[in-house]
Amino acid sequence: MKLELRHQHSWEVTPKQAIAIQNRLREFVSLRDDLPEQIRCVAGVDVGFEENGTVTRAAVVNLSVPDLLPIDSAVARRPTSFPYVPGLLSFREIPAILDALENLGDLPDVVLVDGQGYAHPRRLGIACHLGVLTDIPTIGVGKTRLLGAHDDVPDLRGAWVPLVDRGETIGAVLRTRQGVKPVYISPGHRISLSGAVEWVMRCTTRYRLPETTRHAHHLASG
DNA sequence: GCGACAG
DNA sequence: ATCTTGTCGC
Repeated sequence: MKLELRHQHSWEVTPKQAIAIQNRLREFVSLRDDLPEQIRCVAGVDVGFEENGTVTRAAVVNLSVPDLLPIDSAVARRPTSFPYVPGLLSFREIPAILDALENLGDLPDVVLVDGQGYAHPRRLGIACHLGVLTDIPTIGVGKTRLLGAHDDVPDLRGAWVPLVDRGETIGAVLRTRQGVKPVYISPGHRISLSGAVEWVMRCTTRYRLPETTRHAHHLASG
């Protein structure tokens, strides 16, 4: 299916140009809850690498709501064209993710992305970037921290503490299950922090990571 | 100048 | 991310 982008920019850029693009796109991020009336499916996206890292492989999986059963999926491969640079992850992974989204039957109502959203030096982590380009509501789900400070999280499913940077709350450190390391949640686009936390909990059943992420990771890794 | 640093 | 076996614990 054809995917219409709200914004267009080159992906063949230098790190300095990438930062300029992030500073331009950050103005379009919306942190207000603005999800569809009826939410039919939630998607998970993840990226893996093949051939010594020279090939990028992105996977998207649509899960039904609220039962979380996989109803559709797509995979896309393309040559890796940008190195891993902390803070510039989207320039390495989004091109392949957009390819995968185009191979999907129906676009998801909300997407959970591997990595940070608003919890980013310029407030435009990969989840925000993908959301602004596609205008689809997105949520950032990181396994580790990129930025910000936080207190200890109570060891209880659903407990969370704010992630703070320069005096601003940029995300939440959420315990999705008791006895596991917490995950780093932050709004991507068209959703609030509390809304993001609710959706991540809604998508997490028996493991540390959301079912969306787990299915996508499975497809992105082989 | 010295660390920190999503995937 | 990826390279990789065993091992500790519920």
